[in-house]
Amino acid sequence: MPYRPTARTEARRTAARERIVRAATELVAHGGYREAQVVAVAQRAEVATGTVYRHFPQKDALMGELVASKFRTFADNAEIALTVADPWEAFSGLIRQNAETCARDVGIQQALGREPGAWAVALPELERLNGLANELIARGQAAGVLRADLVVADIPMLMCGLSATQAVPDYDWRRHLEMLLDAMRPPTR
Amino acid sequence: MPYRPTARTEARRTAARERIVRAATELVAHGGYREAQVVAVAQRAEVATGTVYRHFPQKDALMGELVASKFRTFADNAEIALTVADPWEAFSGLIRQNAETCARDVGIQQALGREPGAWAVALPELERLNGLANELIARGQAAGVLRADLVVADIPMLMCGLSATQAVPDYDWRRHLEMLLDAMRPPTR
Amino acid sequence: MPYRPTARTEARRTAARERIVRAATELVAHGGYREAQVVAVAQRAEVATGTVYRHFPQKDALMGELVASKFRTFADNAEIALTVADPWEAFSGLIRQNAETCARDVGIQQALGREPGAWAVALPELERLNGLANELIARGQAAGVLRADLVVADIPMLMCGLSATQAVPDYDWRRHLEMLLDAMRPPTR
Amino acid sequence: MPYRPTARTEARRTAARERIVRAATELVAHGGYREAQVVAVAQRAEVATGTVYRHFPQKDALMGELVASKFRTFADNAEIALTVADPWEAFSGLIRQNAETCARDVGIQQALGREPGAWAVALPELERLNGLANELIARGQAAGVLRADLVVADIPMLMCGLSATQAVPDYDWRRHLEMLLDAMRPPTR
DNA sequence: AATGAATGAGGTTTCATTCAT
DNA sequence: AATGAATGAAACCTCATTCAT
Repeated sequence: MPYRPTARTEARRTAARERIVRAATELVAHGGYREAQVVAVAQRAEVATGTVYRHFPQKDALMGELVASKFRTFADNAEIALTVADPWEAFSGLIRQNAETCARDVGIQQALGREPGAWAVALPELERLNGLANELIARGQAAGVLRADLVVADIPMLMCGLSATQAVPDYDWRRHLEMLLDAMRPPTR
Repeated sequence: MPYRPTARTEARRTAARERIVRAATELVAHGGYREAQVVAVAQRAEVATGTVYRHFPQKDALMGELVASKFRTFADNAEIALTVADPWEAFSGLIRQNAETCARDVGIQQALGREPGAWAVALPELERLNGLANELIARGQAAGVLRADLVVADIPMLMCGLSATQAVPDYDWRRHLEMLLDAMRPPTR
Repeated sequence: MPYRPTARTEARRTAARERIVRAATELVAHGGYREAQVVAVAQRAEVATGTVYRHFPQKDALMGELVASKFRTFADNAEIALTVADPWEAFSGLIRQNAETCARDVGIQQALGREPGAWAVALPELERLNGLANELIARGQAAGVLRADLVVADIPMLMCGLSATQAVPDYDWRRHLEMLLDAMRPPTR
Repeated sequence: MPYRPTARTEARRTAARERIVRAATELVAHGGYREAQVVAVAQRAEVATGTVYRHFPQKDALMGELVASKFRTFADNAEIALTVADPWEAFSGLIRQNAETCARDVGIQQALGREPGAWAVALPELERLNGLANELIARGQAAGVLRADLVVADIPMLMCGLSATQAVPDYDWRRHLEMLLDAMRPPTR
């Protein structure tokens, strides 16, 4: 008899996918790429390994999804930021918001830097994010609150240190963030 | 008659060790921790795997040596920087010098972030480096050319983006570096 | 619809495990610990190495299982022996029965003597066996057919020679066994 | 110029050989075949690995020498025992004397059971020992103090348990030895 | 002859991926 | 579709043996 996906079946499938992504996120955040073995992800998500592979054809696709999902969040935040009138408030508010995420997640950086596949998967999300960020940067530069030579690629590179933050005890990443924001303002000398 | 290792024998052993470290450095710089498999390192160094293990009891010890060696170079540069009279020139000159190294080496960051063993091996070198950097920072702060709240731990976190630089084509890391230096100056607003 | 392992699936898994244990037993019996390399065991069991590790997390766990399984057989025999009315028949019958196993198996002794891990895994089985053997010994001593100073630890030490038996051609291990039984009787001089 | 071994050179060579054998004996006694790696033996003997190989072409030859040396000691003891008038005193005295050695040496048994090469090397010594032991057995049987069916091969098999003795804490190997001696006397039932 | 660094085959173990059920 | 045991390539590491000095 032909297979007919019911609404209930579909819902379960979606839920499984979400559990898998959440499990992978948590494992990567805790122990990096190493700890996020497919079997470990499956166990934490309470599905079988085969099910992970049904949703993501290779491990890289899953890691890419992690990155993509982060990019999606950042982009969603960026869209909200674009509704803020003050250009500096809009830009710096977004950075502050996203910094919190970075500071909590040791591993995403690794996952990114590691598997070239991850970037490929997340490319569309990255482009959307970059488009929105460019818009915010342009506004800030027009208002004279951002360096004229700031480009969108600078942002991940500046913020990449925040991810390493957890390893250093008693390190105040909020102070570090203020330094980063200062770096993005127009230089005064 | 007892055997005495000749100068030449010693030299050969040292050469082997250096070839191993160089091979590992190159592989890590190119493809990160992943690509630096012990067999690959051995092949590139033109030694047998056993020889790698004779010089470094575990892979982590080799990775640690890579980090340590980088720290040593940084610290040596710092010592020279301490002889420069102008505090800002001394500090920024050192950062510029070391930035070059970081921009060329994708993998060292990874090796650092990855295996806890690597840090342990490189601890003495790190402490020496931190001591010297603290000295330079203190001078800069006394002269009012560095932020009062700058701490030594900020530096690797700021510079960590430079290592990711190679992945983005046409990215001008020297411009990025100037931003970083601006971030370390006293804020004017 | 949730997956339920069928009886057949389970049976296959059990069969794999049993083939692995059998293969290991045969290899150890033939050539000792040395010959029982994980790859060799896997090949003889017609499974992949990974399957061996799925059932036994380390090689020692497999070796431990071999020992445990032998202890289990001995203990099962001991339980039957406890139903025999005559104390000497009960005790000596058990010894004779187990001697046969020892005489055929060169390697188990080695596996035992070698890796401390093996003992640890087999401890519960050993304790059960010792308990039953103590009971048989107590009965025999009460009936005056066993030495008053015989302890359970004497038995493996006496029988350990039986395992070496195969190496000597034309050696009659059954005669040797009779000597051992004589050693356990009360001395008459 | 042709090489001329001086008396002094010869003496040093002999001393080195003895140190190697002693080192190997100690290591095997402590941790079995596993612990007696060639490098470890060399270190303990304070010679280079190459020197070990100059005296013993393969590791097996060294292990064989260990066994041979033990056999030599046993045979020397046997020769003295042959001068004792009372057949039982002669025989049992020898066994008691050699038991002490076995009880102290966990590993020699292993070395024997393990590498077939070891037996080959020690064969001449074994034959001498067996010849002497046969003589003692024959006397004992003639005097009626030893089982008529006792053969020389029984002895190592009976005594093999003594070597395992150290592993069991609080085990009284001297009591165990008395059991063994009882096993060799003529049975009374 | 002695030295000990170098060799490399071979062992154990891991983990992404497949596939029968 | 979901399950999870099975797969096997590939990683790390060990250690008997060789050989230039």
